[in-house]
Amino acid sequence: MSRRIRLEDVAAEVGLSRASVSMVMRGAPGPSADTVERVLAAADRLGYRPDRAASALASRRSRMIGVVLEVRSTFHAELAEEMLAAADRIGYDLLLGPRTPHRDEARAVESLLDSRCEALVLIGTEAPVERLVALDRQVPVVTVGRRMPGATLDVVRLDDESGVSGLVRHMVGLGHRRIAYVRGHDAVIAADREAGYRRAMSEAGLEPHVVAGGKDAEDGVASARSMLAEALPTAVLLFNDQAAIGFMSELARAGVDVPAQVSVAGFDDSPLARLGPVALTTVHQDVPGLTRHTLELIGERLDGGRSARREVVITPEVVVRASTAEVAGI
Amino acid sequence: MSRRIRLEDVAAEVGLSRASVSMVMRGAPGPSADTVERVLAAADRLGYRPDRAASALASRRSRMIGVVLEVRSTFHAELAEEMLAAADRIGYDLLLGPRTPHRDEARAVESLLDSRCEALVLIGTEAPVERLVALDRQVPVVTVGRRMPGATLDVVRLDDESGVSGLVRHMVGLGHRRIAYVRGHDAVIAADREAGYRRAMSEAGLEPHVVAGGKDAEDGVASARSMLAEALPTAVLLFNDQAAIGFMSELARAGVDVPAQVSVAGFDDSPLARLGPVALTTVHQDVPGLTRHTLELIGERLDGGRSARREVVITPEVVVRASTAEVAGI
DNA sequence: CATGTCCTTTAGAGCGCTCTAAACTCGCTG
DNA sequence: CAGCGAGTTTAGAGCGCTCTAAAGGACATG
Repeated sequence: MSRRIRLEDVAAEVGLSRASVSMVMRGAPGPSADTVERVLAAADRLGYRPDRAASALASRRSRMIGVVLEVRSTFHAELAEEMLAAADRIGYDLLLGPRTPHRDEARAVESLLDSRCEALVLIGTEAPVERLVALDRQVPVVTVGRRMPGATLDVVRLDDESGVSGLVRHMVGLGHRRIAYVRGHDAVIAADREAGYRRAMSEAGLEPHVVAGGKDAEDGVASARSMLAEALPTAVLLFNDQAAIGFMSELARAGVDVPAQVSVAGFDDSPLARLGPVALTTVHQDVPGLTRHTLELIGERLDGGRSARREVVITPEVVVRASTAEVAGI
Repeated sequence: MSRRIRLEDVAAEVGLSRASVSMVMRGAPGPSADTVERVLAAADRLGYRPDRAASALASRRSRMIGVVLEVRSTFHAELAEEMLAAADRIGYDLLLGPRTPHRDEARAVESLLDSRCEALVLIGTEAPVERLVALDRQVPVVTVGRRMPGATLDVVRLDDESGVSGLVRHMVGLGHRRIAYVRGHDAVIAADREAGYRRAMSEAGLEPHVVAGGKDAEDGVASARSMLAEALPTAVLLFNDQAAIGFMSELARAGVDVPAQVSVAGFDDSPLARLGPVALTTVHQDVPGLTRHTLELIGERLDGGRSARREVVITPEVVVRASTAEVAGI
């Protein structure tokens, strides 16, 4: 374990001051072409890597963006991967702040702030709006995926309502009339998706049928159990893919064929939904689009001087897979 | 955006020196009970949070452990979640270094080292052993999931060989005779798993049948295509769950029923395998066990003064789900 | 009352880097 | 040939914290 190479070591190697080497390493203007070349060569030779902590301390900038996510969610993971590349392009690094059952969102945020993140991206946040507004006063915050009613916050999200409406129209097009909606527990997203369902049902002249549910696979299983105990509709929309997958698995266990007997759809187009054996009809989340807009918003606030809050809404698309089919006996 | 609260602000608030406040915040011995109380109250009142960069710089310790993972993998994500809690228990914080198609392992490692991580956990690393040995000279490294032949490195892993042997015995117990193995591309893990297959087949007096494959779902799809073109065995083991899922989805598309016509098994017991519609028989990775041993090894090297390298091997268990059944026409 | 001991607190010198202001070099110009 | 300005380089003061050595206080002792 030899001592770590410092800026000073490189400076000594090329016979220049620390300041010059620092400028070269940062790509700051000033040093002559010859100096740049010699310094880079020496840095490379010695295996020098700038110390991020020291640099952050001295420059009062960490060039880091914190991302709070549920690392378990493949959809969040996909977003994070994409953001990693996008952040790199605008010269920032990403710091992941995982949210888990044992580490709530507040904790994740604190940890990211302790690390001096300059901006925060909250994927699928469940925190109360007031807290987010307060947080946004400390550091630019972009929330991804949830509408923030009444708050001036940067938001990038899908039009949840129109996404679910699209699914309903898809089901209606397949001849379904008895289409149920299993809602999530989230105050905002669940309400928006449900609204989309109700709107489309009413436009189709159909009677809405909404039941309580949740966002996890187990919630889907529970929904399936209670529906099996009563009457099964011919089509069921669930809050998201996770729940839909749980729902399908319980139907399978009960010997109900999807899509022959019941058509099922989710929301998110998570990688899970794309798996062959699952093949779930769902609403596609445009990951590259969400990513691009998110980092654009951050860039504008960090380097562009914007202070007014913006909301970007992406119109989603329905992805039809094998979990939906024409209603039986048409 | 008000200025961030510093140690000095807290010191001024309670009328003590920075040093005293620092000791209290770190829980270092010295300050009297009364001082501790007053300082903590003031810190809380002002909303003070220590600056990690400054602290790392001054103490020459970051108390951070870097974890390189494939964030897309639900199995890796599960491990990371578990490690987060375990690290917390021994007073460390975790820094995730995602490896993606656009950001290779070396890059992830560099970034973690730039952030002054004191130790590295490499989940499912694919780097050459020599590079890992060199890295281990800079900072304690624990590799999770892969045997490191001939290298003195800390390793925590499953006994891959016995895991696959177990699967073969399970298939044999179901009456299967024509059991194929689709191997992965990895030099070490793939070899170990294949060896387990060959050993168990030979013990059962059966003829081994190994075909090339890979670790992704697409690889599984490809394997299924080529097998469908030739003769289909009654049981197929694949390198991991991802590949097995791809394999199953292609069989489904071709109208081949799993498990009625072909039994399929994977490896990893990733959350995907547990999904109802997938219900894949596989080899269980003991996530809490892997985590516990990994952090134990790190603790020993960072705080326990151990220098000799250790290897922990966990004997895995076969998890039987709906993708395997008795061979048809027994 | 000087002295010693234990318990608390503090001064102050960094940690490795950034950044501003000032200094230096050199070729030109008047 | 003094003076100037553009192009380079550097001294040095931090950034917010830690940590060692030393100072300060309180109390008991001879």
